[in-house]
Amino acid sequence: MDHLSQTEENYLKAIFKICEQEEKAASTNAIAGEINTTPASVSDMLKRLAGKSLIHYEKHRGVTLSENGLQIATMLIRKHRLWEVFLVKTLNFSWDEVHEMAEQLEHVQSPELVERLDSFLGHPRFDPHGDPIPDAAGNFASRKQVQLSTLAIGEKAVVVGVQEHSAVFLQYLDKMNLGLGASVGVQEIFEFDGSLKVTIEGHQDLVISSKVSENLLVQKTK
Amino acid sequence: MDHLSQTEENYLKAIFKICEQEEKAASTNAIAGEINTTPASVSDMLKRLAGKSLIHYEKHRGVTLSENGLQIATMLIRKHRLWEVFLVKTLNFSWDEVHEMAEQLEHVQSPELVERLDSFLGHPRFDPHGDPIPDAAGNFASRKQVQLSTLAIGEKAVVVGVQEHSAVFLQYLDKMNLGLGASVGVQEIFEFDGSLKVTIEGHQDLVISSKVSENLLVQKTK
DNA sequence: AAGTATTTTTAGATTAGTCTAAAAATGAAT
DNA sequence: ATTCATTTTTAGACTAATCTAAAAATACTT
Repeated sequence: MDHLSQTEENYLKAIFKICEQEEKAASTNAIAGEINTTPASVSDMLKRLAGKSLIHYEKHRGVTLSENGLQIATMLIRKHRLWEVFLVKTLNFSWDEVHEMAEQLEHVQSPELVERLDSFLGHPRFDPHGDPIPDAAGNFASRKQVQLSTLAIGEKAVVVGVQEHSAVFLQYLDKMNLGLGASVGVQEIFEFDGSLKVTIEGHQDLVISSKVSENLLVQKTK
Repeated sequence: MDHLSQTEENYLKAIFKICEQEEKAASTNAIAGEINTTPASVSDMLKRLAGKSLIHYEKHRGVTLSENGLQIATMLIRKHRLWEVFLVKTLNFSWDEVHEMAEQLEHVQSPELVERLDSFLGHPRFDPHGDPIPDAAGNFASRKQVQLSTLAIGEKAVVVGVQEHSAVFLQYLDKMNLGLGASVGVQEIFEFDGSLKVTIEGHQDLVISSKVSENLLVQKTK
């Protein structure tokens, strides 16, 4: 088995992402949406990937990754997230600039390169967005994190991740001092629209929309 | 003009390399040899590249890079060589291991990434094989270097580059203490086969074949 | 200058990946 | 269970890049 094309790799990543979020088989439509292509193209590709035993595929039933496919997808995520750490920590990019570059770097084929990079970076366990970096064996670190929106009044927590990765959202968080590591407390919840008034350690209190609080992942403190 | 495919980029690099070596237009055959494809495929591609004004092409006449094509090829070389420095200096690979990886990394599209990498590395002017790294404007540093084989008996010099980049050659040089920076002196020249007896500062004297001395670039000292 | 050898180009096919439009399968709703 | 809407698959066509084999152009040799 020689190595996959970038296109094939992107399909595996998309399938991984969908299965992870939805906790079930990925539909043709969902994959098309994720990859920005047509369902017809996806159907075609699914046949090819099934032919290489990278996915489990029965017509009209959606697909899941095979053990092999899962392994490859996991390594792509490992590479992507390690490169993101490199770009932010070593080259001083900000967290909202690195996605596109990592998207390309993740396709560089060299297992040795990944391991050297990992060790140069000090074996980081989370990327600049707080997403866990699978280790060389493919294991993801896990954390007891929840959406900020699930906290009750008076609870305190530390921002450890985001669910939405768009540059605009990340820039908004920077501006509001809500980046990774920010210590926040819920002061008030407005029933009307689900917005929250939060305290931010070292900064001014702030009202954030439910859309923001649902996309912020935190770890409760105390 | 959106950006080029990796294939197109590889053709531009090949044409650059041939024109540089031969000092004239690159022939279809030479390009096919460099890229490991058939002359027919090259002919096809030349039409496409000419269509994008990346090369000057008249049938049966060979090709040269247009200003545009030259700019792109130069930036590819810049990226390739910077990544090689990164791999050797930062990730501690040896000079015979980095070519393949750099070959992939050079296709990552992000001008900002190149500049950040360059500055992280301290604006190196030569790569791990002694090849000059073009600056952001595309200018190559130049040096008065000659093949070791051109020295007369008694002359001394420092190894600054190689003309052959194969892993076996580079490993041979490592083993013989003839890596970049080695101080050598020509002690004896054997007419019979053109081999040389050289002194190497800090190491034992050594006889090297003409093939080796022709592929070693040195800068005369004193 | 003619004829042979070499190089280059064309012609025609192939593969990966994509698309649109149409057909088939599935799911939902009465 | 039949209809309607949605999802998925097929059919057929297109582009980029490649190949082999044949044709055309150039270069070499005497």
